[in-house]
Amino acid sequence: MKKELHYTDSIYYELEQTARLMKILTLQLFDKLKLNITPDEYFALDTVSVNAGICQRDLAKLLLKDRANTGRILESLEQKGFITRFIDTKNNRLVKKMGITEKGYNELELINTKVRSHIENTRGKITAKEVQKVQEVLKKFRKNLEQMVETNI
Amino acid sequence: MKKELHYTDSIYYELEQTARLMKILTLQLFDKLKLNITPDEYFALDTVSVNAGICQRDLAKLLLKDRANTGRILESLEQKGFITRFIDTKNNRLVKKMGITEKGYNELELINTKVRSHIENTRGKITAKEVQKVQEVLKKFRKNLEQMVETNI
DNA sequence: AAAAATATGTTGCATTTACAACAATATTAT
DNA sequence: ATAATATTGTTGTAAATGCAACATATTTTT
Repeated sequence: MKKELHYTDSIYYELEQTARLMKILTLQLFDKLKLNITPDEYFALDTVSVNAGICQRDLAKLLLKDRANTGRILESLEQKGFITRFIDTKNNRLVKKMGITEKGYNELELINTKVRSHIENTRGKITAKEVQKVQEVLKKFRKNLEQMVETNI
Repeated sequence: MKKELHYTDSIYYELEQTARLMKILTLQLFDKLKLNITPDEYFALDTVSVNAGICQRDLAKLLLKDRANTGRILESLEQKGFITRFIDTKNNRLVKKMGITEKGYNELELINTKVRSHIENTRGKITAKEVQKVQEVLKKFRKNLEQMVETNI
């Protein structure tokens, strides 16, 4: 009975648990800092800020959320005045594109300064080099998975 | 504007997305194979099989699920006859301990044989050494996170 | 040209999940 | 000894999430 065959000794366990813990920690941090934005909204806002003019579906693919959820997150960000949405075309099709507003950019910077130091702490004694290596392998892993999964976004 | 500062370039993005894709793929695989057990139940069953006599809360901590959900998963596994649950004491306190049944063990082996080859494929061109290294770093990372988070399980 | 298929976004629903409150018991503090 | 606190498990509820169906418009097929 080899050790690696069991769930709690597998890389999937480490992946899932680490991701889940990270999510919980981020949620608790956002709660403690009394930010008027959720982590998911923050991630979306940041991603929009570096992908000006992206349409909803492409953003959904980046965030790996379904279109329904992505739409709701954007609805919230728009109501808070952090992004603007406008109808445009992509490949001759009507799409909703978006961009970050001045207010949104300020909010993003504000959160960055508040959150960054806390995030750095999560690394603990892991070196930057190790982080980079892990990130690199995970990316390969992810790309591989993307080809196997029916994402349906 | 450094690249690493953005969400989609961060290790948290890779972690979350890889874990999510893995989850979706596993779900699709279980669905395709028409297994009469969910991935979560499978993980729980496997974990019980190597931790005979574990109590619910300790299992919840291992699986990083709350007690309520863990209880429901175990309820389902018990109804299917894959585990048995019995009252016992731990530190003078009444707890519900559990163990895998013969039927559960057979089911576990059956799923293992069906699932293993598919799971192997997910690794793609990533070497076993790389996987091991990533797993090792993630474990360090996870342990670090565990100390920072209020798990409340 | 009509029909079928595709792309995009929204709405409604059903499942999952997390969280809080409770019940029962045991330990610790006053 | 009584009260407060802690441990374990269950139940109920609210929020998150995903999925299927729909609406609209465009492209492709027949």
